[in-house]
Amino acid sequence: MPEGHTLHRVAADLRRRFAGRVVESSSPQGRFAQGAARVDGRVLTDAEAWGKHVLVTFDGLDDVVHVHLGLFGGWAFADASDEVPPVVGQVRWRLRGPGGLADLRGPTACELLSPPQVDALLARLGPDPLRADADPDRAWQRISRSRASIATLLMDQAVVAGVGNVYRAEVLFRHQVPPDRAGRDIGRATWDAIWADLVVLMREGVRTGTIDTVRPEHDPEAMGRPPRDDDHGGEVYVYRRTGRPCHVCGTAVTTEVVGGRNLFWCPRCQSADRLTP
DNA sequence: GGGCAATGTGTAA
DNA sequence: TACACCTTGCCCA
Repeated sequence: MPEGHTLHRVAADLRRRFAGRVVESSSPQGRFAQGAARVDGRVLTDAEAWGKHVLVTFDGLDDVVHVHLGLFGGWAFADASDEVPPVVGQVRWRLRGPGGLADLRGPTACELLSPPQVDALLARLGPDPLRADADPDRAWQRISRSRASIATLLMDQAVVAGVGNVYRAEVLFRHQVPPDRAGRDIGRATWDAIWADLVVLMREGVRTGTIDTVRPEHDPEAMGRPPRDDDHGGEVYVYRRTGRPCHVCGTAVTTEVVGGRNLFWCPRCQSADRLTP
């Protein structure tokens, strides 16, 4: 269940459990057998997230393990005191150490990268709202010149790294931006507000592990509507709420497949005449 | 037990 | 635009 906040949590968990310690590394499933063997018995030195990518480094090895979860991948952690879980299903990579255990399942990418390959990977990522060194102006340079819709641009990892389908829908709702508005028609002030909001929302996501975007004054429970009518773990305005009433105006939330992904928005709160570029 | 959707990305046409 | 890939869980019979 990966948007950027999930991967920053994963990186932090890997650091907390394994950094500075020797790890046992294996690939129960076998598809990462060679890579797992290369790092087995080494000291794990760091784990860091860049957008939706996680990079894990080891002492005495220039190559880096690169993990990308894709749509279905996931990490499962267990404490050292817990019983070692049997290898169930398809565990691509298992790490064990004094800090516990980590199982990786279903990733799109789990591979060793050379330093130039890592450079190339990072070079094609836009700024990540969760990184202190991120420069939102880099994203603005792309957005302000693009005829593509802001909904498409927010999902483009070369424009902004770490935003996924939930944050994109929610942040556009929070700023009353019609999803089909072209990037170049967004306006600097609106972009600055969207970026600042992404920083706040995604940091909160790292802290809690869920995506909660509804402001207290729109809390559906407080407004007499059933809470938590979604299954992704947090309270949201529009994501996967097709046909249900908007928490602000009551209009039915709309959905449409755009670029192969489901896009959700409120046709009233995010109608074109509500936003001046 | 089958069918399907899912917070993603890359390639080819 | 289509599809290929990775895996799980939930819904339905």
